[in-house]
Amino acid sequence: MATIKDVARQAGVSVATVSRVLNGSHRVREATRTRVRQIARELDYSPHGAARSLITSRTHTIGVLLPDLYGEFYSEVIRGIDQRAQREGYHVLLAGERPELGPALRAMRGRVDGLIIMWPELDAQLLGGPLLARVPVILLNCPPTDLAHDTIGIANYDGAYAMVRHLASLGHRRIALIRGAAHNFDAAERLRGYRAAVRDLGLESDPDLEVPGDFSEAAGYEAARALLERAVRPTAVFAANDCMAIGALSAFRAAGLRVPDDVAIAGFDDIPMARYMDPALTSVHVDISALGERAAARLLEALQAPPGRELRRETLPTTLVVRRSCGARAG
Amino acid sequence: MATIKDVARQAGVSVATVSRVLNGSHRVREATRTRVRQIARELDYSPHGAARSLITSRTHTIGVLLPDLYGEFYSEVIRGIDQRAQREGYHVLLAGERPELGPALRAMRGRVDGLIIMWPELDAQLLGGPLLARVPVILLNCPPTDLAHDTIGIANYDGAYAMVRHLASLGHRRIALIRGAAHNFDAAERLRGYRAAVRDLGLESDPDLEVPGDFSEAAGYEAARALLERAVRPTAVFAANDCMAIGALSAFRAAGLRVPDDVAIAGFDDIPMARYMDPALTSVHVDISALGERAAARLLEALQAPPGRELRRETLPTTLVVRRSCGARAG
DNA sequence: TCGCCTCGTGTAAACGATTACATGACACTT
DNA sequence: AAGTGTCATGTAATCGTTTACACGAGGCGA
Repeated sequence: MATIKDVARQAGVSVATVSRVLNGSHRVREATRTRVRQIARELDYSPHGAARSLITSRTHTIGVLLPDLYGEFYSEVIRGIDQRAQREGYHVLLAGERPELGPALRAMRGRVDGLIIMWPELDAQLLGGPLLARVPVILLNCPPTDLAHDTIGIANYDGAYAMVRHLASLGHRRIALIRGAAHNFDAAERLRGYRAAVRDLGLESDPDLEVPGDFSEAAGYEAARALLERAVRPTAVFAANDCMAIGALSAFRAAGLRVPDDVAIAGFDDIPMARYMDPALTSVHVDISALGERAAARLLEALQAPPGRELRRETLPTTLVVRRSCGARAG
Repeated sequence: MATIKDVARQAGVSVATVSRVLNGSHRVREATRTRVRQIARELDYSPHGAARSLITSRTHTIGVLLPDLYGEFYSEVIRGIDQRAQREGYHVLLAGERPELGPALRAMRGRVDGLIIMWPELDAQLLGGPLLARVPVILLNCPPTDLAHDTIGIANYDGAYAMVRHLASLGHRRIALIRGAAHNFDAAERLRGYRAAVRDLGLESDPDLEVPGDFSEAAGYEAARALLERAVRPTAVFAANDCMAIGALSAFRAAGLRVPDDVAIAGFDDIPMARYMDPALTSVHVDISALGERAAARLLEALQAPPGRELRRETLPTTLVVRRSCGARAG
């Protein structure tokens, strides 16, 4: 592999000049410039990334830390991030499936200019230590609590509220919620939105209507079975994500109930699969790849900006997508 | 950020000793070792990746080049790769959505120890140049032609053959194929398998039964509409991937046909969505994340091994998954 | 003609690690 | 007591860049 020295030797100049030509950082005589460029091309020279980032302390890489890579949600986030990063000449270093945040962060040290972290089960103190890493960090879907980082999230509260209002508008008074994972921030917000809507609209409020879940299809199935055993069944079920809605749908169908005639179902996230379900699933649409794009954009911005920026919290809007599973005429 | 020098100074030893302690590369007195470890922990020291890889010329990173990051297929591949890479302490540098292979490869130079490339529309000559990069390369789903690289693919031919045989066993004689993208290797292989089965089983052979497609849902829809206009309609339609099968399904349903009663449908890939379709989609199952895992495993192996290894071609088996869309009793 | 500025280029010091080689202390053999 | 080997550690070169500083050449005003 050709190095800058090889180019310099061939071109009969010093390495400094080669560097200046290739970076355009300084005036160089036209003749020299073209000669260096020519040689560089001939030798198929490209600068050694590690050497460069050692001296400039810029890696041109952004790290992405996800709890998991399974499912359409994460893959869309990554797609959004990569798209934006590429446009600005940045690379994406990926870490998913890591059991712990600390080691994962440590491993990325010195390899990335900034981090996008999505760690839904986030304890604030987890970030205390790694904070020392002096790189900008963007938090995705994390509680905007005492943290000293920019955050981007989605309008969980609003989305859930809107969905409950929609179901209520269809005449439902007894609406169940299949909750998301226990310590998950998104789940908590969706729950909050559900409760607020139930209260504001004067719907039936009953602890029995809130059944636990963990965002998995199996949990949705179980939750639906639990609801079936209630003395008084809900007329509509709102699952905190689409996976659980799908699980619930299977359970209801297995029990001989018709959806939406006997029970209405709605989900959250509007994953691509939602519209292909039978019946097609009413859901709260989230533009997931936009989430990734925004995160990347903000991070890259932070990388340019002077270090002392003010904190920003951003929330991406959600939209209601009405399909057949909730029984509205529209779907 | 603490460097090795800081640790050395605090511990009252030379940087060499610190390095030796942290890498375990050499005997060090017990007392010194614990002291260094202690200081390193206190300072929250972690070695600078770029500096390290400059001298060792190992980045502990594998590059993944994909044509696209959209859809469940690619995300599963990545998941498989990352899973394996992580187990061996490697990172994954991602590049998708790149319009061209050359620049993408160039950008990764010196940043990765090896590459996993999936470039379905692969022209052999594209790899000619970048080959100069002296890193091991594993090709995913690429034609095993004159290339000087290891390849891993899936049993496209066998899978397609098996699917046609299955449809034939259900009594279908007139089976249409919605073809994959024009210059795609997988698509070509699936076509080959289809044709071979049609020939071997003495099914109706008609150029009109092979309609073009490009793996997109829209193409599936269009292809199905085209088939509907044929004088003699096929009784079964085999789409070269699930997306197109889904598109075809919509088209048939829109035309008032019942699936599988009026026409049977089958796909390829068995993406997660397939089982949730209505009717659930018969497909050829491919363990996609395993494909990624194998690729990573092979690459890591190659990184250890002496450079002069023999070439290996590997093909992952596929399995038939029978569901309702093809009308078999099983589903 | 002298001083000074500008321009193009070279020299060499970083960056933060690894590692071959050197060194000094000590123990053991003869 | 001299020679030899082992062990723990330090010294310094090295990886491939970037960049501050130095320097010589030429132009120009005084």
